[in-house]
Amino acid sequence: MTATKTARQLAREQMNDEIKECARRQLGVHGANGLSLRAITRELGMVSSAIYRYFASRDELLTALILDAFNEVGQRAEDADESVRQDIPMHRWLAVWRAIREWAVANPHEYALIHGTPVPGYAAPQATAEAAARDGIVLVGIVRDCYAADILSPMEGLPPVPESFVPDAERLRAALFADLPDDVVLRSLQAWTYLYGAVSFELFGMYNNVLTDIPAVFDNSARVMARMVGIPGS
Amino acid sequence: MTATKTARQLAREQMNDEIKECARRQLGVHGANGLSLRAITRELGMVSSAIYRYFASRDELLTALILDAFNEVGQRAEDADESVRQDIPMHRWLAVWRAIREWAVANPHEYALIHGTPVPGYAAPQATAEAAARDGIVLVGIVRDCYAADILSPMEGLPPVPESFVPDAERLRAALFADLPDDVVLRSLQAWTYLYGAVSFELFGMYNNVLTDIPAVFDNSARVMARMVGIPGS
DNA sequence: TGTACATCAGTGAACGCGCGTTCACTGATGTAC
DNA sequence: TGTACATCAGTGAACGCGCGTTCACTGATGTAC
Repeated sequence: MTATKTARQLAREQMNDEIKECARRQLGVHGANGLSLRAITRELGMVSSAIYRYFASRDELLTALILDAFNEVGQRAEDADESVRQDIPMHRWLAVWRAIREWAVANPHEYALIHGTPVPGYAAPQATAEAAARDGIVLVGIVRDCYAADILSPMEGLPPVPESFVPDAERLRAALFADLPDDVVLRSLQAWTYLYGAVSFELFGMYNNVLTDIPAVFDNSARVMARMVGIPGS
Repeated sequence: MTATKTARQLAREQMNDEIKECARRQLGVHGANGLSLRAITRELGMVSSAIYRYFASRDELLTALILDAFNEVGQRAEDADESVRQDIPMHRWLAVWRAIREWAVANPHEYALIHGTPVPGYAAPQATAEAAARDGIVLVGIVRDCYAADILSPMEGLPPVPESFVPDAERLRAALFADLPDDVVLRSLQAWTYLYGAVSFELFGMYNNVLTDIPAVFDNSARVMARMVGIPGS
Protein backbone atom coordinates (compact mmCIF):
# COMPACT_ATOMS: atom_id res chain seq x y z
CA MET A 1 0.00 0.00 0.00
CA THR A 2 2.16 2.83 -1.30
CA ALA A 3 1.22 6.46 -1.92
CA THR A 4 1.62 6.13 -5.68
CA LYS A 5 -1.45 4.99 -7.47
CA THR A 6 -1.63 2.81 -10.51
CA ALA A 7 -3.20 4.07 -13.71
CA ARG A 8 -6.08 1.75 -13.01
CA GLN A 9 -6.73 3.24 -9.59
CA LEU A 10 -6.60 6.77 -10.95
CA ALA A 11 -8.98 5.91 -13.77
CA ARG A 12 -11.33 4.28 -11.31
CA GLU A 13 -11.46 7.30 -9.04
CA GLN A 14 -12.01 9.61 -11.95
CA MET A 15 -14.77 7.44 -13.36
CA ASN A 16 -16.38 7.29 -9.95
CA ASP A 17 -16.47 11.07 -9.81
CA GLU A 18 -17.75 11.36 -13.35
CA ILE A 19 -20.62 9.02 -12.58
CA LYS A 20 -21.59 11.00 -9.51
CA GLU A 21 -21.32 14.29 -11.32
CA CYS A 22 -23.47 12.99 -14.12
CA ALA A 23 -25.95 11.64 -11.60
CA ARG A 24 -26.13 15.05 -9.93
CA ARG A 25 -26.92 16.63 -13.28
CA GLN A 26 -29.69 14.06 -13.73
CA LEU A 27 -31.17 14.88 -10.35
CA GLY A 28 -31.88 18.35 -11.64
CA VAL A 29 -33.82 17.15 -14.63
CA HIS A 30 -35.85 14.27 -13.26
CA GLY A 31 -35.55 14.42 -9.50
CA ALA A 32 -34.28 11.72 -7.21
CA ASN A 33 -36.95 9.25 -8.22
CA GLY A 34 -36.05 9.64 -11.88
CA LEU A 35 -32.37 8.99 -11.40
CA SER A 36 -31.61 6.38 -14.05
CA LEU A 37 -28.48 4.28 -14.18
CA ARG A 38 -28.98 3.65 -17.88
CA ALA A 39 -29.23 7.36 -18.59
CA ILE A 40 -25.97 7.94 -16.76
CA THR A 41 -24.06 5.30 -18.66
CA ARG A 42 -25.58 6.57 -21.90
CA GLU A 43 -24.31 10.06 -21.20
CA LEU A 44 -20.89 8.70 -20.33
CA GLY A 45 -20.75 6.64 -23.49
CA MET A 46 -20.65 3.32 -21.69
CA VAL A 47 -22.77 0.25 -21.96
CA SER A 48 -25.49 0.12 -19.31
CA SER A 49 -24.02 -2.72 -17.32
CA ALA A 50 -20.63 -1.03 -16.92
CA ILE A 51 -21.84 1.10 -14.03
CA TYR A 52 -22.00 -2.00 -11.85
CA ARG A 53 -18.21 -1.95 -11.70
CA TYR A 54 -18.60 1.23 -9.62
CA PHE A 55 -21.88 0.97 -7.76
CA ALA A 56 -23.52 -2.28 -6.80
CA SER A 57 -27.01 -0.85 -7.18
CA ARG A 58 -29.05 2.25 -7.69
CA ASP A 59 -29.47 2.62 -3.93
CA GLU A 60 -25.74 2.57 -3.41
CA LEU A 61 -25.32 5.42 -5.87
CA LEU A 62 -28.06 7.36 -4.09
CA THR A 63 -26.35 6.83 -0.76
CA ALA A 64 -23.09 8.14 -2.14
CA LEU A 65 -24.82 11.24 -3.46
CA ILE A 66 -26.58 11.86 -0.15
CA LEU A 67 -23.35 11.45 1.75
CA ASP A 68 -21.59 13.88 -0.56
CA ALA A 69 -24.37 16.43 -0.15
CA PHE A 70 -24.31 16.29 3.64
CA ASN A 71 -20.57 16.60 3.65
CA GLU A 72 -20.58 19.47 1.20
CA VAL A 73 -23.03 21.56 3.19
CA GLY A 74 -21.26 20.61 6.41
CA GLN A 75 -17.93 21.67 4.94
CA ARG A 76 -19.36 24.99 3.80
CA ALA A 77 -20.73 25.64 7.24
CA GLU A 78 -17.39 24.86 8.87
CA ASP A 79 -15.47 26.97 6.37
CA ALA A 80 -17.83 29.89 6.81
CA ASP A 81 -17.48 29.73 10.57
CA GLU A 82 -13.72 29.75 10.37
CA SER A 83 -13.56 32.49 7.77
CA VAL A 84 -14.97 35.19 10.05
CA ARG A 85 -13.62 36.79 13.16
CA GLN A 86 -14.06 34.32 15.96
CA ASP A 87 -14.70 36.97 18.57
CA ILE A 88 -17.97 38.24 17.10
CA PRO A 89 -20.52 35.49 17.50
CA MET A 90 -23.21 37.21 15.42
CA HIS A 91 -20.81 37.36 12.47
CA ARG A 92 -20.16 33.65 12.77
CA TRP A 93 -23.88 32.94 13.07
CA LEU A 94 -24.76 34.99 10.00
CA ALA A 95 -21.89 33.55 8.00
CA VAL A 96 -22.99 30.00 8.68
CA TRP A 97 -26.65 30.69 7.92
CA ARG A 98 -25.72 32.37 4.68
CA ALA A 99 -23.30 29.62 3.70
CA ILE A 100 -25.94 26.96 4.15
CA ARG A 101 -28.53 28.91 2.19
CA GLU A 102 -26.11 29.73 -0.57
CA TRP A 103 -25.04 26.16 -0.94
CA ALA A 104 -28.69 25.12 -1.17
CA VAL A 105 -29.54 27.76 -3.74
CA ALA A 106 -26.52 26.76 -5.81
CA ASN A 107 -27.31 23.05 -5.50
CA PRO A 108 -31.08 22.83 -5.26
CA HIS A 109 -31.34 19.22 -6.30
CA GLU A 110 -28.75 17.98 -3.89
CA TYR A 111 -30.51 20.01 -1.25
CA ALA A 112 -33.81 18.35 -2.12
CA LEU A 113 -32.06 15.01 -1.81
CA ILE A 114 -31.25 15.60 1.84
CA HIS A 115 -34.05 17.92 2.96
CA GLY A 116 -36.91 17.18 0.59
CA THR A 117 -39.47 14.43 0.57
CA PRO A 118 -37.73 11.20 1.50
CA VAL A 119 -37.24 8.87 -1.46
CA PRO A 120 -39.85 6.12 -0.96
CA GLY A 121 -38.42 2.70 -0.40
CA TYR A 122 -35.00 4.09 0.32
CA ALA A 123 -33.63 3.99 3.85
CA ALA A 124 -30.50 6.03 4.44
CA PRO A 125 -27.84 3.89 6.08
CA GLN A 126 -26.37 4.83 9.42
CA ALA A 127 -23.26 6.10 7.67
CA THR A 128 -25.07 9.26 6.60
CA ALA A 129 -26.04 10.27 10.13
CA GLU A 130 -22.57 11.48 11.03
CA ALA A 131 -22.25 13.62 7.93
CA ALA A 132 -25.77 14.94 8.48
CA ALA A 133 -24.83 16.38 11.85
CA ARG A 134 -21.95 18.56 10.70
CA ASP A 135 -23.92 21.74 10.06
CA GLY A 136 -25.72 21.42 13.39
CA ILE A 137 -22.43 20.99 15.21
CA VAL A 138 -21.19 24.26 13.77
CA LEU A 139 -24.27 26.20 14.84
CA VAL A 140 -24.31 24.73 18.30
CA GLY A 141 -20.62 25.49 18.58
CA ILE A 142 -21.33 29.18 18.27
CA VAL A 143 -23.97 29.01 20.98
CA ARG A 144 -21.65 27.04 23.24
CA ASP A 145 -18.86 29.54 22.80
CA CYS A 146 -21.20 32.35 23.80
CA TYR A 147 -22.35 30.44 26.84
CA ALA A 148 -18.80 29.63 27.86
CA ALA A 149 -17.89 33.31 27.54
CA ASP A 150 -20.95 34.16 29.61
CA ILE A 151 -22.35 36.46 26.94
CA LEU A 152 -25.39 34.38 26.01
CA SER A 153 -28.68 36.08 26.90
CA PRO A 154 -31.68 34.12 25.66
CA MET A 155 -34.70 36.25 24.93
CA GLU A 156 -37.01 36.79 27.88
CA GLY A 157 -40.75 36.44 27.91
CA LEU A 158 -40.83 33.29 25.81
CA PRO A 159 -42.99 30.34 26.83
CA PRO A 160 -41.31 27.98 29.29
CA VAL A 161 -39.65 24.75 28.19
CA PRO A 162 -42.19 21.91 28.17
CA GLU A 163 -41.54 19.28 30.83
CA SER A 164 -41.49 16.50 28.28
CA PHE A 165 -38.53 18.15 26.59
CA VAL A 166 -36.27 17.87 29.62
CA PRO A 167 -35.16 14.27 28.98
CA ASP A 168 -34.48 15.13 25.35
CA ALA A 169 -32.38 18.08 26.42
CA GLU A 170 -30.45 15.80 28.74
CA ARG A 171 -29.69 13.38 25.95
CA LEU A 172 -28.83 16.15 23.48
CA ARG A 173 -26.47 17.73 25.98
CA ALA A 174 -24.56 14.49 26.27
CA ALA A 175 -24.29 14.20 22.50
CA LEU A 176 -23.55 17.73 21.47
CA PHE A 177 -24.92 20.55 23.56
CA ALA A 178 -22.43 20.19 26.38
CA ASP A 179 -23.58 22.21 29.40
CA LEU A 180 -26.16 24.44 27.75
CA PRO A 181 -29.36 24.89 29.78
CA ASP A 182 -32.66 23.37 28.67
CA ASP A 183 -34.11 26.53 27.24
CA VAL A 184 -31.04 27.22 25.13
CA VAL A 185 -31.11 23.69 23.76
CA LEU A 186 -34.76 24.13 22.82
CA ARG A 187 -34.25 27.55 21.22
CA SER A 188 -31.28 26.21 19.27
CA LEU A 189 -33.40 23.41 17.86
CA GLN A 190 -36.09 25.90 16.95
CA ALA A 191 -33.55 28.10 15.19
CA TRP A 192 -32.27 25.07 13.29
CA THR A 193 -35.83 24.20 12.31
CA TYR A 194 -36.41 27.73 11.09
CA LEU A 195 -33.20 27.80 9.07
CA TYR A 196 -34.14 24.81 6.98
CA GLY A 197 -37.79 25.81 6.85
CA ALA A 198 -36.78 29.08 5.24
CA VAL A 199 -34.40 27.45 2.78
CA SER A 200 -37.01 24.86 1.80
CA PHE A 201 -39.68 27.51 1.32
CA GLU A 202 -37.38 29.41 -0.99
CA LEU A 203 -36.26 26.41 -3.00
CA PHE A 204 -39.66 24.79 -3.23
CA GLY A 205 -41.19 27.95 -4.57
CA MET A 206 -43.38 29.04 -1.65
CA TYR A 207 -41.96 32.56 -1.78
CA ASN A 208 -42.78 33.01 -5.45
CA ASN A 209 -44.82 36.17 -5.85
CA VAL A 210 -44.34 36.82 -2.14
CA LEU A 211 -40.76 37.93 -1.55
CA THR A 212 -38.42 39.62 -3.98
CA ASP A 213 -35.27 40.07 -1.90
CA ILE A 214 -35.10 36.68 -0.26
CA PRO A 215 -31.50 37.00 1.01
CA ALA A 216 -32.41 40.15 2.92
CA VAL A 217 -35.37 38.49 4.62
CA PHE A 218 -33.24 35.42 5.30
CA ASP A 219 -30.62 37.58 7.01
CA ASN A 220 -33.33 39.22 9.04
CA SER A 221 -34.61 35.82 10.11
CA ALA A 222 -31.10 34.74 11.05
CA ARG A 223 -30.88 37.75 13.34
CA VAL A 224 -34.31 37.12 14.81
CA MET A 225 -33.33 33.56 15.62
CA ALA A 226 -29.99 34.70 17.01
CA ARG A 227 -31.84 37.10 19.27
CA MET A 228 -34.14 34.30 20.39
CA VAL A 229 -31.27 31.95 21.17
CA GLY A 230 -29.43 34.73 22.92
CA ILE A 231 -26.46 35.39 20.69
CA PRO A 232 -25.31 38.96 21.30
CA GLY A 233 -24.80 41.53 18.55
CA SER A 234 -26.95 43.99 16.70
CA MET B 1 -80.01 21.05 -15.26
CA THR B 2 -82.04 19.80 -12.34
CA ALA B 3 -80.96 18.93 -8.81
CA THR B 4 -81.68 15.25 -9.28
CA LYS B 5 -78.79 13.29 -10.67
CA THR B 6 -78.94 10.41 -13.02
CA ALA B 7 -77.52 7.04 -12.06
CA ARG B 8 -74.74 7.73 -14.53
CA GLN B 9 -73.77 11.00 -12.88
CA LEU B 10 -73.77 9.43 -9.46
CA ALA B 11 -71.65 6.53 -10.63
CA ARG B 12 -69.25 8.95 -12.27
CA GLU B 13 -68.79 11.00 -9.14
CA GLN B 14 -68.30 7.93 -7.05
CA MET B 15 -65.77 6.48 -9.47
CA ASN B 16 -63.95 9.81 -9.51
CA ASP B 17 -63.64 9.71 -5.75
CA GLU B 18 -62.57 6.09 -5.76
CA ILE B 19 -59.81 6.84 -8.22
CA LYS B 20 -58.52 9.72 -6.12
CA GLU B 21 -58.71 7.71 -2.95
CA CYS B 22 -56.82 4.87 -4.55
CA ALA B 23 -54.28 7.34 -5.89
CA ARG B 24 -53.80 8.77 -2.42
CA ARG B 25 -53.13 5.30 -1.10
CA GLN B 26 -50.54 4.84 -3.85
CA LEU B 27 -48.81 8.07 -2.92
CA GLY B 28 -48.00 6.53 0.41
CA VAL B 29 -46.32 3.52 -1.07
CA HIS B 30 -44.38 4.93 -3.99
CA GLY B 31 -44.45 8.69 -3.60
CA ALA B 32 -45.72 11.23 -6.09
CA ASN B 33 -43.26 10.22 -8.77
CA GLY B 34 -44.36 6.61 -8.53
CA LEU B 35 -48.03 7.33 -8.92
CA SER B 36 -49.11 4.91 -11.64
CA LEU B 37 -52.36 5.11 -13.54
CA ARG B 38 -52.13 1.44 -14.42
CA ALA B 39 -51.69 0.46 -10.79
CA ILE B 40 -54.79 2.44 -9.89
CA THR B 41 -56.97 0.81 -12.51
CA ARG B 42 -55.56 -2.55 -11.55
CA GLU B 43 -56.57 -2.02 -7.95
CA LEU B 44 -60.02 -0.87 -9.02
CA GLY B 45 -60.46 -3.90 -11.26
CA MET B 46 -60.65 -1.91 -14.46
CA VAL B 47 -58.76 -2.07 -17.66
CA SER B 48 -55.90 0.44 -17.82
CA SER B 49 -57.43 2.69 -20.43
CA ALA B 50 -60.67 3.17 -18.50
CA ILE B 51 -59.16 5.83 -16.28
CA TYR B 52 -59.05 8.19 -19.24
CA ARG B 53 -62.82 8.55 -18.96
CA TYR B 54 -62.10 10.39 -15.71
CA PHE B 55 -58.74 12.08 -16.04
CA ALA B 56 -57.24 13.15 -19.33
CA SER B 57 -53.70 12.47 -18.15
CA ARG B 58 -51.51 11.67 -15.20
CA ASP B 59 -50.82 15.35 -14.64
CA GLU B 60 -54.52 16.09 -14.43
CA LEU B 61 -54.92 13.48 -11.70
CA LEU B 62 -51.97 14.96 -9.83
CA THR B 63 -53.48 18.41 -10.06
CA ALA B 64 -56.76 17.14 -8.64
CA LEU B 65 -54.93 15.54 -5.73
CA ILE B 66 -52.95 18.69 -5.03
CA LEU B 67 -56.06 20.81 -5.14
CA ASP B 68 -57.83 18.44 -2.74
CA ALA B 69 -54.88 18.53 -0.36
CA PHE B 70 -54.71 22.32 -0.26
CA ASN B 71 -58.44 22.52 0.27
CA GLU B 72 -58.40 19.92 2.99
CA VAL B 73 -55.73 21.63 5.03
CA GLY B 74 -57.35 24.99 4.39
CA GLN B 75 -60.69 23.66 5.56
CA ARG B 76 -59.14 22.23 8.70
CA ALA B 77 -57.52 25.55 9.47
CA GLU B 78 -60.79 27.42 9.00
CA ASP B 79 -62.74 24.93 11.07
CA ALA B 80 -60.19 25.07 13.86
CA ASP B 81 -60.30 28.84 13.92
CA GLU B 82 -64.07 28.85 14.15
CA SER B 83 -64.22 26.12 16.76
CA VAL B 84 -62.53 28.14 19.49
CA ARG B 85 -63.59 31.24 21.34
CA GLN B 86 -63.10 34.14 18.99
CA ASP B 87 -62.14 36.53 21.73
CA ILE B 88 -58.92 34.81 22.73
CA PRO B 89 -56.49 35.22 19.85
CA MET B 90 -53.87 32.89 21.30
CA HIS B 91 -56.42 30.09 21.43
CA ARG B 92 -57.27 30.64 17.80
CA TRP B 93 -53.60 30.77 16.86
CA LEU B 94 -52.78 27.54 18.69
CA ALA B 95 -55.86 25.78 17.33
CA VAL B 96 -54.93 26.61 13.75
CA TRP B 97 -51.29 25.61 14.17
CA ARG B 98 -52.33 22.33 15.73
CA ALA B 99 -54.96 21.65 13.09
CA ILE B 100 -52.45 22.09 10.29
CA ARG B 101 -49.88 19.89 11.97
CA GLU B 102 -52.42 17.22 12.79
CA TRP B 103 -53.71 17.11 9.26
CA ALA B 104 -50.15 16.76 8.00
CA VAL B 105 -49.32 13.97 10.44
CA ALA B 106 -52.51 12.14 9.51
CA ASN B 107 -51.91 12.61 5.78
CA PRO B 108 -48.15 12.65 5.34
CA HIS B 109 -48.18 11.82 1.66
CA GLU B 110 -50.68 14.45 0.71
CA TYR B 111 -48.64 16.86 2.79
CA ALA B 112 -45.51 15.90 0.88
CA LEU B 113 -47.41 16.51 -2.33
CA ILE B 114 -47.97 20.16 -1.47
CA HIS B 115 -44.97 20.97 0.73
CA GLY B 116 -42.32 18.49 -0.33
CA THR B 117 -39.94 18.48 -3.24
CA PRO B 118 -41.79 19.72 -6.30
CA VAL B 119 -42.58 16.93 -8.76
CA PRO B 120 -40.09 17.44 -11.62
CA GLY B 121 -41.67 18.32 -14.92
CA TYR B 122 -44.97 19.14 -13.28
CA ALA B 123 -46.11 22.73 -13.09
CA ALA B 124 -49.08 23.39 -10.84
CA PRO B 125 -51.75 25.30 -12.71
CA GLN B 126 -52.95 28.66 -11.50
CA ALA B 127 -56.09 27.03 -10.13
CA THR B 128 -54.17 25.66 -7.16
CA ALA B 129 -52.93 29.06 -6.02
CA GLU B 130 -56.27 30.08 -4.55
CA ALA B 131 -56.66 26.87 -2.57
CA ALA B 132 -53.04 27.12 -1.44
CA ALA B 133 -53.68 30.45 0.24
CA ARG B 134 -56.50 29.35 2.54
CA ASP B 135 -54.38 28.40 5.53
CA GLY B 136 -52.42 31.63 5.30
CA ILE B 137 -55.59 33.66 5.17
CA VAL B 138 -56.74 32.12 8.43
CA LEU B 139 -53.48 32.89 10.23
CA VAL B 140 -53.31 36.43 8.95
CA GLY B 141 -56.93 36.90 9.94
CA ILE B 142 -56.01 36.30 13.56
CA VAL B 143 -53.22 38.86 13.38
CA ARG B 144 -55.49 41.36 11.69
CA ASP B 145 -58.17 40.96 14.33
CA CYS B 146 -55.61 41.65 17.03
CA TYR B 147 -54.38 44.71 15.22
CA ALA B 148 -57.90 46.00 14.68
CA ALA B 149 -58.60 45.51 18.39
CA ASP B 150 -55.37 47.34 19.15
CA ILE B 151 -54.02 44.47 21.22
CA LEU B 152 -51.17 43.47 18.89
CA SER B 153 -47.77 44.08 20.44
CA PRO B 154 -44.96 42.79 18.23
CA MET B 155 -41.88 41.77 20.13
CA GLU B 156 -39.36 44.52 20.68
CA GLY B 157 -35.65 44.36 20.12
CA LEU B 158 -35.88 42.45 16.85
CA PRO B 159 -33.84 43.52 13.83
CA PRO B 160 -35.50 46.21 11.71
CA VAL B 161 -37.40 45.39 8.54
CA PRO B 162 -35.05 45.39 5.55
CA GLU B 163 -35.69 48.22 3.11
CA SER B 164 -36.08 45.86 0.21
CA PHE B 165 -39.02 44.24 1.96
CA VAL B 166 -41.10 47.41 1.97
CA PRO B 167 -42.47 47.07 -1.58
CA ASP B 168 -43.31 43.42 -0.88
CA ALA B 169 -45.17 44.45 2.25
CA GLU B 170 -47.08 47.01 0.24
CA ARG B 171 -48.15 44.41 -2.29
CA LEU B 172 -49.00 41.85 0.38
CA ARG B 173 -51.10 44.38 2.25
CA ALA B 174 -53.17 44.95 -0.85
CA ALA B 175 -53.69 41.23 -1.32
CA LEU B 176 -54.28 40.03 2.18
CA PHE B 177 -52.62 41.89 5.03
CA ALA B 178 -54.95 44.88 4.97
CA ASP B 179 -53.49 47.67 7.07
CA LEU B 180 -50.88 45.76 9.06
CA PRO B 181 -47.55 47.56 9.43
CA ASP B 182 -44.44 46.35 7.63
CA ASP B 183 -42.88 44.66 10.61
CA VAL B 184 -46.04 42.68 11.38
CA VAL B 185 -46.26 41.52 7.78
CA LEU B 186 -42.66 40.35 7.95
CA ARG B 187 -43.06 38.60 11.29
CA SER B 188 -46.21 36.88 10.03
CA LEU B 189 -44.36 35.52 7.03
CA GLN B 190 -41.60 34.32 9.32
CA ALA B 191 -44.11 32.58 11.56
CA TRP B 192 -45.69 30.94 8.51
CA THR B 193 -42.26 29.80 7.37
CA TYR B 194 -41.55 28.36 10.80
CA LEU B 195 -44.86 26.53 10.96
CA TYR B 196 -44.23 24.57 7.81
CA GLY B 197 -40.55 24.17 8.57
CA ALA B 198 -41.45 22.42 11.80
CA VAL B 199 -44.07 20.20 10.18
CA SER B 200 -41.70 19.23 7.38
CA PHE B 201 -38.90 18.45 9.84
CA GLU B 202 -41.23 16.18 11.74
CA LEU B 203 -42.64 14.40 8.69
CA PHE B 204 -39.36 14.07 6.86
CA GLY B 205 -37.72 12.47 9.86
CA MET B 206 -35.31 15.18 10.97
CA TYR B 207 -36.54 14.93 14.55
CA ASN B 208 -35.91 11.20 14.76
CA ASN B 209 -33.71 10.50 17.77
CA VAL B 210 -33.93 14.19 18.65
CA LEU B 211 -37.39 14.93 20.00
CA THR B 212 -39.78 12.53 21.71
CA ASP B 213 -42.77 14.77 22.46
CA ILE B 214 -43.03 16.61 19.19
CA PRO B 215 -46.51 18.07 19.78
CA ALA B 216 -45.30 19.74 22.98
CA VAL B 217 -42.35 21.34 21.23
CA PHE B 218 -44.61 22.33 18.36
CA ASP B 219 -46.98 24.06 20.75
CA ASN B 220 -44.06 25.82 22.34
CA SER B 221 -42.92 27.01 18.93
CA ALA B 222 -46.41 28.23 18.11
CA ARG B 223 -46.31 30.33 21.27
CA VAL B 224 -42.84 31.64 20.49
CA MET B 225 -43.98 32.72 17.05
CA ALA B 226 -47.16 34.24 18.47
CA ARG B 227 -45.03 36.24 20.86
CA MET B 228 -42.83 37.38 18.00
CA VAL B 229 -45.77 38.48 15.86
CA GLY B 230 -47.35 40.16 18.87
CA ILE B 231 -50.40 38.07 19.56
CA PRO B 232 -51.31 38.53 23.22
CA GLY B 233 -51.84 35.67 25.65
CA SER B 234 -49.67 33.58 27.88
C1' DT C 1 -95.95 5.24 -22.79
C1' DG C 2 -92.97 3.46 -26.34
C1' DT C 3 -89.51 3.85 -29.65
C1' DA C 4 -85.30 5.63 -32.02
C1' DC C 5 -81.21 7.74 -31.36
C1' DA C 6 -77.29 9.81 -28.77
C1' DT C 7 -74.21 9.58 -25.05
C1' DC C 8 -70.59 7.61 -22.78
C1' DA C 9 -68.34 4.05 -19.26
C1' DG C 10 -65.63 0.43 -19.81
C1' DT C 11 -63.06 -3.29 -22.99
C1' DG C 12 -59.05 -5.37 -25.07
C1' DA C 13 -55.30 -5.10 -27.92
C1' DA C 14 -51.55 -2.62 -29.25
C1' DC C 15 -47.79 1.20 -29.61
C1' DG C 16 -43.23 2.37 -28.25
C1' DC C 17 -40.78 3.33 -24.51
C1' DG C 18 -37.35 3.00 -20.43
C1' DC C 19 -35.93 0.64 -16.49
C1' DG C 20 -32.50 -2.33 -13.08
C1' DT C 21 -29.93 -6.16 -13.12
C1' DT C 22 -27.52 -10.67 -14.77
C1' DC C 23 -24.17 -13.07 -17.28
C1' DA C 24 -20.51 -14.94 -20.05
C1' DC C 25 -17.08 -12.61 -22.60
C1' DT C 26 -12.73 -9.84 -24.14
C1' DG C 27 -8.74 -7.49 -23.65
C1' DA C 28 -5.94 -4.23 -21.25
C1' DT C 29 -3.48 -3.37 -16.83
C1' DG C 30 -0.97 -4.94 -12.83
C1' DT C 31 1.79 -8.34 -10.05
C1' DA C 32 4.81 -12.17 -8.63
C1' DC C 33 8.49 -14.91 -9.63
C1' DT D 1 14.37 -7.87 -17.22
C1' DG D 2 11.01 -11.09 -19.02
C1' DT D 3 7.29 -14.13 -18.62
C1' DA D 4 3.03 -16.29 -16.69
C1' DC D 5 -0.84 -15.43 -14.35
C1' DA D 6 -4.43 -12.71 -11.90
C1' DT D 7 -7.22 -8.79 -11.76
C1' DC D 8 -10.77 -6.13 -13.37
C1' DA D 9 -13.01 -2.28 -16.58
C1' DG D 10 -15.95 -2.45 -20.05
C1' DT D 11 -18.94 -5.18 -23.77
C1' DG D 12 -23.18 -6.87 -25.70
C1' DA D 13 -27.07 -9.53 -25.39
C1' DA D 14 -30.73 -10.78 -22.78
C1' DC D 15 -34.27 -11.21 -18.76
C1' DG D 16 -38.66 -9.62 -17.26
C1' DC D 17 -40.82 -5.82 -15.94
C1' DG D 18 -43.99 -1.54 -15.79
C1' DC D 19 -45.30 2.60 -17.81
C1' DG D 20 -48.70 6.38 -20.33
C1' DT D 21 -51.50 6.73 -23.99
C1' DT D 22 -54.33 5.62 -28.40
C1' DC D 23 -57.93 3.41 -30.77
C1' DA D 24 -61.83 0.96 -32.55
C1' DC D 25 -65.25 -1.55 -30.16
C1' DT D 26 -69.51 -3.01 -27.22
C1' DG D 27 -73.30 -2.45 -24.58
C1' DA D 28 -75.73 -0.12 -20.97
C1' DT D 29 -77.87 4.37 -19.70
C1' DG D 30 -80.26 8.62 -20.82
C1' DT D 31 -83.10 11.74 -23.84
C1' DA D 32 -86.32 13.56 -27.32
C1' DC D 33 -90.27 12.85 -29.75
